[in-house]
Amino acid sequence: MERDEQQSPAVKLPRGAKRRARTRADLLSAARNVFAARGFHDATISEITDAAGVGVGTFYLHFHDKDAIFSALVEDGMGALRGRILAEIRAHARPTLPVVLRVILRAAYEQRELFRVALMGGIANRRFQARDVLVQVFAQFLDHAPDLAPFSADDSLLLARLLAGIILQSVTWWFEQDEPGADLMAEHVLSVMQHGFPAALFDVPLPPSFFALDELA
Amino acid sequence: MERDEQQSPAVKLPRGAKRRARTRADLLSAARNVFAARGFHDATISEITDAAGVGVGTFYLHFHDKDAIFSALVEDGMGALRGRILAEIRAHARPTLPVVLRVILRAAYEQRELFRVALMGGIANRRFQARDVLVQVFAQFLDHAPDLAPFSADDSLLLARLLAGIILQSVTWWFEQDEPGADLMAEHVLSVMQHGFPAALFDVPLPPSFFALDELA
Amino acid sequence: MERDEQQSPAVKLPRGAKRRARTRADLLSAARNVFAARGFHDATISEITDAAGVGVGTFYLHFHDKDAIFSALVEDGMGALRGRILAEIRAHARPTLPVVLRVILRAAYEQRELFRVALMGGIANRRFQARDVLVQVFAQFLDHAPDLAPFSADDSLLLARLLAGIILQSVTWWFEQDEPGADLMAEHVLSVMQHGFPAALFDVPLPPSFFALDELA
Amino acid sequence: MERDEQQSPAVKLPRGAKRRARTRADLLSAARNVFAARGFHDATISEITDAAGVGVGTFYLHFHDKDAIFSALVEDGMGALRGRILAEIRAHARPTLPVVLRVILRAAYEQRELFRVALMGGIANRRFQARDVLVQVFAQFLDHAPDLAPFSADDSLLLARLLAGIILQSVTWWFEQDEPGADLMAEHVLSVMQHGFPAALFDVPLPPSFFALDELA
DNA sequence: TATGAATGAGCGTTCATTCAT
DNA sequence: AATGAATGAACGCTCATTCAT
Repeated sequence: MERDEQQSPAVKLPRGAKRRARTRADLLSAARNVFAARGFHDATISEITDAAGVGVGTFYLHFHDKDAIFSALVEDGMGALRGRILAEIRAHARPTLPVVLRVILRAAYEQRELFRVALMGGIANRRFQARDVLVQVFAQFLDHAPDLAPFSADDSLLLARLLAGIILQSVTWWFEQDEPGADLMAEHVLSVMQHGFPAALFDVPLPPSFFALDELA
Repeated sequence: MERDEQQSPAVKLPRGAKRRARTRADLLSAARNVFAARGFHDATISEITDAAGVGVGTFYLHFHDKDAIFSALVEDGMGALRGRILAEIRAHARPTLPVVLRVILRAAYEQRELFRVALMGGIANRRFQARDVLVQVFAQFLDHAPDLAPFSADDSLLLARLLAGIILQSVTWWFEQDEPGADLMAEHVLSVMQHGFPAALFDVPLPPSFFALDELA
Repeated sequence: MERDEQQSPAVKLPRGAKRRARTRADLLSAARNVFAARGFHDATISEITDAAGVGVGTFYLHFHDKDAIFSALVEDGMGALRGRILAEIRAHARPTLPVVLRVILRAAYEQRELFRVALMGGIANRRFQARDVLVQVFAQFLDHAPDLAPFSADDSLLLARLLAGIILQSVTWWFEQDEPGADLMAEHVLSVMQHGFPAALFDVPLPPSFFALDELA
Repeated sequence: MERDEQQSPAVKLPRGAKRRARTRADLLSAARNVFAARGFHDATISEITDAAGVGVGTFYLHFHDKDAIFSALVEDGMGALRGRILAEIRAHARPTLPVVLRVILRAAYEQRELFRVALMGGIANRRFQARDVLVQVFAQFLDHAPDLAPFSADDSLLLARLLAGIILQSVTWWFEQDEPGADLMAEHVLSVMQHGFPAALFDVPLPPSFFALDELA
């Protein structure tokens, strides 16, 4: 993209490549909407091509199959997000977990549609991709922390998963609601991550009404 | 549907009723295995009936459609689990969150296969059922806590979701590993819920090596 | 212990097996017509199922794919033919080549439609099946002949192919014409096989008119 | 624009005509390889254009459709072969059947790839083109033979087919093996055409082992 | 009640053909 | 003339569901 643009105004090899790229982008965009709305399995190729305003056959000119566009969508999208996140993190002198978390949540908030696709996605394994990216980030912090007390180093992967579980709920929360936004959410999340949930929570007993309620159902 | 006609103390349902119940149970059991192994969408009715040792047509004598057996599976399973959990909770004089959590995790550990089905299940919405049960329990505690500081009462649903996120990760952790078991897991979970994650985590900066690594990929 | 065939006139396990067998036969019969008329590649499954008066899905209950029904058709058909031929040959005290040839040609004449399917069939390799059966029969005779002069034993496979070539033309001849029938055809074929083609054929020069004709075209 | 510049005596076709002819030749050559390797139906236009190193659209500048290039291939190829054969025949003072056969087999041996295409070709009818050319040649000889004893003139077309059947097997033999070459093959073929197959063949009975073998299968 | 053969709408996918550049 | 992105009809095939037995 940033390589030699010839002096001549004509660009490099737009032999129809521009059209092709445009169609591919249309397909990806259409696929994002369709996958988000209907999930991987219930989405059909022709829903996607209809939404993109192209013929069915065109789909296969750009993607090998349904799996491929899903992967491209998630991978491209997550790749871009990752790039953006890394760039922002690099801007900080000391990128601590709170900083990183704020950046991640801001990015995730803006791309909640992408996360919806990734997390509702079809094949089970793929659904864990988003989680695993988070896990890797947390693992970095855990591995470099001088002391994990009261946990041992062996617990770091599990801790990373629990941390990811909190973020994942923040993101899925945004599937239904826009509030609180990224920054307030980050504050909440950081609060519980650092100090735990309100202490009162652990003292009150479950009210007998809970059982009463249940009896009815 | 299964109303008790308790004329006679023990069994009273004559004819093929016992046989019918047996077939239904076979189908549910077969469905659990098949759904766990292949997911909702990729599972076929005949896989289930084959595994159950009955004819395809028999399936429709017991369940209206594929969705119905999935729901029945999750609902029956979760219902039974819920019953067991409630019973255990009731045995406690003061069922506080730590107590409840231990009970829940113990039950979930034993029924991890059921959770796998519920959480990997096909139709997106259904995947949240398991989450929502947890959310409801946490909401109970949150609603009865005298003070949520530093959060407000308005945050209680969000907090419930974040708590559920942690539990959900414990359960999915067990999809791949059996260790730590339910009790140790409960201790870990309670620790982070009450006191937060290790403080050191929030001070260390992300090492530059993180970016270096990324550049390669 | 052999399964008990009840005294009762009812046959073994006609649980719907009769219906099934009937449908399969219908499909095979329909496929024979369709393949004969349109060739393997141009035949479609729904042409076959329409002709058989069943639904498309039914096809796949009986055959794994298009290849499978073609093979079944040719193999079943050829197998039956082979059985019939062997039975007839066995009836002879001394089944010499002339005898065998007559039997083969009679069978082929009656089943010319089957040969049309086999020989026009789609995948190239399969087209040679019919030829190879003939080759094997001829190879038997060649291998047991005391003397192949003026040929050597090494030539026996080639000779078998040349013999088969003659038979194959007899059979394809019948794709367009019914005359001469099997017996007269056998006489002709045996005549050229035993004594060669009319001697005069090898003396006359090609008339100049041949070239003249060609110039026009 | 400089039209017909016939400076050089040979070339007369100006502008892109040479280029055009070259592209057409490339397509034909590519098509021969592709058709030979994959058969008519399984060959795709883009395989051909890829192999020819031109764009798909270019194909339709030169041939009306897939059938057209197949026909052109077989017709051009066979036409060229025919020309070569005729030229060689004309060189003989008395081109008798043995002479003609040798010429034909030599040509066929060299062009076995073309025959593979023609004989494995897609649409059934076209597969008989090669055969029919042979039949026409033999018909010439048969029509000019003074005496067809023990056959009648009415049998001449059938005899031509039987003769063609032998040649066809020689050619298909070469699809798998290169030996014997054209000249030795011609000798063998002429031997059986003139004198028939080894006499011993018609006396030996089919050995009982033949049946035994069959029983196993 | 249980069966499993039959169904057919609907899917993913291919590829000969067109046409704007 | 040459290109190759785009097209869409048509195919093979699957599988949830029905129904005669």
